[in-house]
Amino acid sequence: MQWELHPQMNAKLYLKNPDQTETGRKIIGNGITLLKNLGLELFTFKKLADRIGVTEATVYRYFENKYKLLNYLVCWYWHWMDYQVMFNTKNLSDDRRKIEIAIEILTGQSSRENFNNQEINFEDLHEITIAESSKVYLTKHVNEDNAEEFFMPFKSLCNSISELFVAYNPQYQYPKSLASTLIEMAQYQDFFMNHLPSLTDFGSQKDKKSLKNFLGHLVFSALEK
Amino acid sequence: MQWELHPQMNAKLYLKNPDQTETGRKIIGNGITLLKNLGLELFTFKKLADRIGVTEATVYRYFENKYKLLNYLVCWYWHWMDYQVMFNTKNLSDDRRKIEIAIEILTGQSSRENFNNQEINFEDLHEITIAESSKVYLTKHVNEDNAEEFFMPFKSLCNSISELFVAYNPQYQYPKSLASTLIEMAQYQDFFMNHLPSLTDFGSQKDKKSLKNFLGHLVFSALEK
DNA sequence: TATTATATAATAGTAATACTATCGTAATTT
DNA sequence: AAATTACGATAGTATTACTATTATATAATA
Repeated sequence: MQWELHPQMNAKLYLKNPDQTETGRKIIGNGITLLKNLGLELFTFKKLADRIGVTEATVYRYFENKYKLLNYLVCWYWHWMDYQVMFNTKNLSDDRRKIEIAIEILTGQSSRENFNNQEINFEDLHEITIAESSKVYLTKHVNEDNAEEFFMPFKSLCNSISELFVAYNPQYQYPKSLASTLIEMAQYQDFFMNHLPSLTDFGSQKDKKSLKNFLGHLVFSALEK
Repeated sequence: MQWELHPQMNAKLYLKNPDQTETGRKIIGNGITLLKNLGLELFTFKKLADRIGVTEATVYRYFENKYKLLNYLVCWYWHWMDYQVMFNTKNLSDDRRKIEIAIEILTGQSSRENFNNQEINFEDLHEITIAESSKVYLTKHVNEDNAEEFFMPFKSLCNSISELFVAYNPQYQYPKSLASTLIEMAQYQDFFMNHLPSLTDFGSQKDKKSLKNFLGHLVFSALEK
């Protein structure tokens, strides 16, 4: 059985729902490919429009600017991650195992077969999130964007994970900071491993398992102290 | 006794050494103020040039583009941090205390009186680094920039800190990853605390001491396990 | 069926951004 | 004194990031 899961996206992220037209879905699908290949700085609506055979103005009907499009995609990703963590830890009794599963999901080692979507390539979306996601909040308008609830999916994931920490050790003082640290480091250490390996201890093998082990050690030693 | 410390900057970061002319020093000093106030996205060489009363082309004589200028400033910051850690931990016998001092420096709680410079405002530079520094490596040209050694000061600091970890516990497996985690989290948790407080456990007080305590707990529990 | 409304995208712009090439002047070297 | 170099100003261009208006296709209503 294959489900098409569509997260309920914050309507303020777009001008016109890209889910509901062919052009909109092309913007999402090709936007992911292009963003992954060019990076946010070189990515433009002109290039995207040319690629899908419409004019720039058409893309602007869907999204205010490329930052909003990126934010839309990043929200999709965090929604998906949150869902994955929830789904894969449900009905488990072992609190330690739940955290291990969350770490596997965050480092991109869990299966993704039960989740599929026409236009969204998850591998590419994962790469985009690693390299670009922090740019959605490292801005001068972070407070306004936060008021619009653009960071809800990220916060929600952070909260889900912090709840796993609290279940494992209710005495631990910093569950939220540890959760945001874990999420960010799953991304950054992956980036460092691949591009600035001397900032890590697993740059030579470029092995996601070492990354998982580092994060596991970090989290459990903090929780168990 | 007041020293004017000038780090040896990577000459490939600039076209013309801004240290050696009045205009160059104005570019650095006013660049810091403007970058802090506008953020990288809204910051332009035109605005900077207008502010210091020269033309855009003059600014372009010193730096290829605004990313190189940002990189120059960020390198300055990491150089300074590295120096601070080295200076303040020298000749101490207590390995634990050394790490605590490094954490205080990274979270911006150490005194800065012994280090002064005409055009460089360290408070502003600290803020710029928190909000903008990751943008210098989260690009498509990270590998080329790395080959030019643009990230040397950051790597050097990371290495200095990892050596403190190794001295404290030679058995610990991930000293470099723990060091890069500590450096990044000193920045990110500070940003979260101030702008997305629900991602942390010290958003309500906005207290740097809680941040220091969280990082201390994280680091020592990892090292002591 | 004809008319009206609505949705959609194309055309054709503009202002700002990110540069570059060339020129003139002042200082320095030969 | 002549030549070289350094420096910044002038005046551009291509691209980016949009916006206003117009045209067309589809759907709803009379």
